[in-house]
Amino acid sequence: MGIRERKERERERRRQQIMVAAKRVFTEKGFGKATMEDIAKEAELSPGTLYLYFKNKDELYASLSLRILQYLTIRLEHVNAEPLEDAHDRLTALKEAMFDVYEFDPLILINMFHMQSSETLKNLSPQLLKEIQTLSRNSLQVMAGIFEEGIQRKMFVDKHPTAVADILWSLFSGIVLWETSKKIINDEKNFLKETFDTAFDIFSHGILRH
Amino acid sequence: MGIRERKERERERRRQQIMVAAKRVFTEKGFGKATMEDIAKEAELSPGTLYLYFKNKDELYASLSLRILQYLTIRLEHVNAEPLEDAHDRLTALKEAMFDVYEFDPLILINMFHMQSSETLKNLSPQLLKEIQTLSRNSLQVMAGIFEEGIQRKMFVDKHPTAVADILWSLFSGIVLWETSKKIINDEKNFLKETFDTAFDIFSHGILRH
Amino acid sequence: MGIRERKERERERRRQQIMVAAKRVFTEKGFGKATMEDIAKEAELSPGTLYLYFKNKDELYASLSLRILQYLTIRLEHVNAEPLEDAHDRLTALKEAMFDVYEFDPLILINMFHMQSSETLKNLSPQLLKEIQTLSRNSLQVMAGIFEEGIQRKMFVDKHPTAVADILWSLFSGIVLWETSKKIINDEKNFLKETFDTAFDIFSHGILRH
Amino acid sequence: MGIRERKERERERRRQQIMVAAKRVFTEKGFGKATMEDIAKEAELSPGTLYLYFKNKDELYASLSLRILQYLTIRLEHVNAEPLEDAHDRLTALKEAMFDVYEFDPLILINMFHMQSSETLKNLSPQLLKEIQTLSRNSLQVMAGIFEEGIQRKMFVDKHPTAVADILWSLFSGIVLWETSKKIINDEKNFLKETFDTAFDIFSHGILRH
DNA sequence: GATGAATGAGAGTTCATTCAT
DNA sequence: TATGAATGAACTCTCATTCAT
Repeated sequence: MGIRERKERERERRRQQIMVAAKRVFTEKGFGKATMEDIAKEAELSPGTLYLYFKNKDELYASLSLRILQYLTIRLEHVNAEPLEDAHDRLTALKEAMFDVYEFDPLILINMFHMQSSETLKNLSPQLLKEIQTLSRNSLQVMAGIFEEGIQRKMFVDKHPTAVADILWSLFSGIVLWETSKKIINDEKNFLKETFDTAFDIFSHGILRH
Repeated sequence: MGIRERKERERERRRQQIMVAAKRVFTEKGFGKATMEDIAKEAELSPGTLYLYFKNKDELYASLSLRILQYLTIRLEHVNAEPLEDAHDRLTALKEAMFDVYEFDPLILINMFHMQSSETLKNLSPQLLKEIQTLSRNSLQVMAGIFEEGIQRKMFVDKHPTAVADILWSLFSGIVLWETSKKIINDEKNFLKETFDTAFDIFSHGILRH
Repeated sequence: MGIRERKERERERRRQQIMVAAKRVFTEKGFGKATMEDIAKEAELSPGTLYLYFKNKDELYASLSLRILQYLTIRLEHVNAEPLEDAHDRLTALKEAMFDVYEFDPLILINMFHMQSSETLKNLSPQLLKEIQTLSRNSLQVMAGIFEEGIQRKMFVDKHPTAVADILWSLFSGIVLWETSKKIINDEKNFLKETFDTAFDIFSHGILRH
Repeated sequence: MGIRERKERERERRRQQIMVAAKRVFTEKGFGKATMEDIAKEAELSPGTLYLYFKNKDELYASLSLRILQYLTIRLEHVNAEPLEDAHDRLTALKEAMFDVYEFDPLILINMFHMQSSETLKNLSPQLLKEIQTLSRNSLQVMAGIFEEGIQRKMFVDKHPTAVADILWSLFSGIVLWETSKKIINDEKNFLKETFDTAFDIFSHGILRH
């Protein structure tokens, strides 16, 4: 391994270290209240160091989104790679992939939403934004592919596959968001796989032909 | 009408005026970047005045959530009040109610999510928090009631009604969130009733017995 | 006096108060080392208040230049207004005007130089920049006018009046700069009117026909 | 040449390399905005290396002044070395020397002014400060010598030679400063030898007896 | 000697909040 | 009740400087 390569790897490790810390702080304090100093402290680094790896606060947060999208993409590709006979099995695999993503970082969607403000967008490097866009389009296309296959096999009801993918993604996001909200506002018990299972049940039942 | 009562009404009018302005500013600038001065300007009031009606910024934003929950509650009660024979019709009425809520304030869920941070919660008066909790429980119970009815009539599949209500609400929230995100990040076309219709189609299809 | 007018006057007073403080701090600490907090403390205001009156640090400093140019303009107009028979007298009046400007704010030229950096220029409002440009052009034109008159009367040697004005201004600036430098570096005695007198003597001698 | 001496020469070469880079960066970015990293990059060295050759940033900049003073000193000695009959020719030679200095580094005076702040002075090693003081005194004395000679020969008007030297130096500095300012603020054409010629014309005319 | 990643103090600036009017 | 100028704590971000390699 060349010295250059090792350095690059070292650099990536640091980036991950910072992102892990950022995720933790963000989860605890919420978006607006988390400061760069909090994150630096959590990562056991100095504030200045954060800026060696991320252009600014917004870009650090956006990178969290990118990270989760990368994870999702990999998981989805696995789903697609397996030669499954049954479209129903595909749905189950899809559900599991999404649940994994949730466990990887429950706050993914909140993160992603933060990027909506056009003020925030201005602070992102075009390159990062592009990557996020590409990955999120990609993921949805993979999902849409699964639905298309099911429709062609006459196993799924005839809906526009892209729309169905959007809806599944929305359902997933919505559950995460809502369960998180409930947890804090109503101080109820945590997000349950159960809710997700039920939701998927209904969804599957809803798109399968009978 | 007593003088006290008139004053109270006047006070309420002002509160609404401020909330309308806040909603507008928030929609335009995004959550983190909207300042109290922006809101004051939009409401044609001075910053100081805002604090005569809202304890602080967090409470002002939380009040927006309360407002939308109140609207939702009223709409749901109307749905329930109508003596509908068919559970399927109920679902349709429910869909329409939720779409109205969306049109009343598309950013409701983002608003509501903002309250998740425990830091924010500390800034809210217990009374306001209580009201929000009560109203949101209420709404979900009304929804759950509709599903329970459907289940008892053997029209809906047998799922826990509360869970189903949660899921519908999540689906709704998720769509709003996701469509808004897409609009900004991918610069795609705006949220469409169509998406919502399709989602509801699938959902209905998913919970109806066949 | 209307309430609006009184407020405007009050506002101007505050601006002056801040500029006086800024001048003092700048003189003592030098440009780069003077902080906004220093200035705020000197003005017995809070840092935030400074930003109610000046957009940013660069603009505050640029305003100091504007102020001195305004003073110079007034003084030059007085010189021109007096019906002097003799071009030589005009020169003397000019000298005195410039010396007054020096006494009003010895650091004028350093201030003005600070604006050279294009980075700094970017931070200035176009309006302020325009005002500074206009005033400095104006002043030089008035000076040039004096020289032109002298040349037409065959009292001065035949040089381009604008160039001569530039040179006089340069001489003046240079002396201020150099004497200030000497004072600090060599710890010598302060700037002397004497130096200025001698310089002006030579200059006058140099442009007068013999 | 001993090994010690060779090392010393090597060290001096590096210092020059850094100073050349510093001059370039400073010219481009302006004083306040140029960073040590910029300079390191321009010199194709690492930031840390700069500190092996210069105690700190202020001292690096002060060294630039020292460098130009050294150049000026050499040039002036040449002027004095030539056995010129005519004091007027001496003046011309002087003018050329100063113009060379300007071409060597137009920003010299700005550099030199930077040292005025007492805060900056604190950061300089006494030795460096001493060298600068000595050299600048020296240069002025050489100039003064030229004037003294002219006065003794009854070619120049009878002014204090040191004061005349100061004034010439001020005139020179002022022109550089002012032409640079004009270029940036008014976006006018660049510093012209012409201005300098005219200025020197007037100056010469002013000190020559008629 | 040279590096350059890391530091951390401190800068400019913002903005929720207060309070004299 | 309404104001809005003033506050000042807290923020993000910069950069001269250090030090382990």
